[in-house]
Parts: sequence; C-alpha cells; structure tokens
Amino acid sequence: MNSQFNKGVIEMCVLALVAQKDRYGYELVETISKKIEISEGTIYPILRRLTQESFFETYLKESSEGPPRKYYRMTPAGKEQTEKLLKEWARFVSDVDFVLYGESK
Amino acid sequence: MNSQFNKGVIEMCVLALVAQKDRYGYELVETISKKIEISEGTIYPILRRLTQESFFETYLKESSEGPPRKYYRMTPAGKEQTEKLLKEWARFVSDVDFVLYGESK
DNA sequence: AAATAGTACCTTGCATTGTATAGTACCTTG
DNA sequence: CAAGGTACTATACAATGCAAGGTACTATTT
Repeated sequence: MNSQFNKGVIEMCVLALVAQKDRYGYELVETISKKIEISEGTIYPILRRLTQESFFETYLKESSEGPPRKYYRMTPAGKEQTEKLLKEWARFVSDVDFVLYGESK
Repeated sequence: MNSQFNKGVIEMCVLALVAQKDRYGYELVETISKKIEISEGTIYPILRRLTQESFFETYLKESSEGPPRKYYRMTPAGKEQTEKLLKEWARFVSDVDFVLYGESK
C-alpha cells in the first residue's frame, strides 16, 4: 500500500475522532487501524504536536485494563482546525479527481 | 492549503496523465497546477524517478515556442503501476471516509 | 539591439511526516 | 510468575514535496 497517501490524513483523522469525543492514544491507534495501517509510533507524536499547538488538552484517567490513559479533549481552536482540514480534504479529493478524469469530461 | 495531502498523489497524477498520452514536464506542471498547487521542482524529480523505474521512456521533440521538449511515453510496466495506484487511491479515499464518518453509520 | 517575459529543462538543500524499532510499565489470566 | 494485552514514550530513518536557484531558447516590447 502506498503509505505516502497517509501524509497529513492521519492527523486529520485524529482531529476528527477527538472532535467526536474525548479519546486516548491507544484507542485512536485501534480505531484508525481498522481501515488504515498505522502504528503507535505514528499517533503519539501527532498527539504531542497537536497538544503543543493548543488543539487538544489532556487529562489522565485510570483504567481497569492497564496503565492510566491520557485522554485528549478538543479545544475551540482544535474544532476550527478540524473543520478547516475536513473542508480542505473534500476539496482536495475532488481536485485530484478532476486532474485524473476531468480532462475528458 | 495542507500540502501534506499531496504526498504520493502528484506521482499518481503524473502517471495517469502520461497514460492518456505522451506528455512533457512543463505541460504536466501546467495541467496539474490548474487544480493542485505544485512547482517544477516537484515534477522533474518525479519524472526522473519514474523513468529510472522503467515506467516511462523519453524522447526529445523540437518546439517552436522555446527549447526542445522532453516527452514521456508510458511503458507497459507504467500502465500497470498506474492502475495499481488508481485502485489504491480509490480504496484509500473510501477508507478515510469510513474513519471520519463511518463510525456513526 | 537590449530587455523582458514566456517556455522548458534541471539540481540542491530543507522541512514535514510517517515508520521501524525499542523501551518502560501496568493489569489480567492461566 | 509468565504471557499477552493495554498504554505511553523516544530515537533514527526514509520518502516526498517545496523553495530557490540556475541554464537556455523564442518572441515581444522598448
């Protein structure tokens, strides 16, 4: 699989999923992995970066199934960023489609 | 614009456009730029790589509008690669869509 | 004739981002 | 107490696009 397609998209997925509800890292890996092959080494740096950029706030919560989980909660700035990226993605997909097939239409 | 989305996709666009008919570098920049912002520094290295990988063959042709153009013609291996990438892209877009919205459906 | 702009090609160094790999540590179950 | 699943972190590396610069030909403007 061309993993280059992943670039930027994983970050958008993380934002979109945290926008739905608070999430922790491992959960995000599991959720995204259902469809897109990724590893933990991909998600955690993204979470750190997005937190640094004030798109997320974090809090710890104990779990009965292992060590405490670090939950990520979206900030208003994160919400804005999410919407911006989702719009850009939709636009991008349609633009690519035009380049690929639009010429003959 | 999130240019990270571009990763891998530009190469696919180049392949798809050369699959339609022989193309030269500058033409590809112009064509793709209509929808996706790219520069020559992006295209020429891709053309060199794809030629090296035997997906393209090249020939020169004089032009009345400037220096000679280096045309790229697709090989059978290139055709295969193009189809492979187009399929992966379609699959990828649908997978991303699932991660973004599929959970609630 | 010189300057400018458009066409056309090429190369180098950088930034970004995902991957591989490894390590730490907690909890449950056999 | 060993194994496996849960959970977080860090480091080194690879791939790719971009910015910036360079060369050179043709046509148009000054």
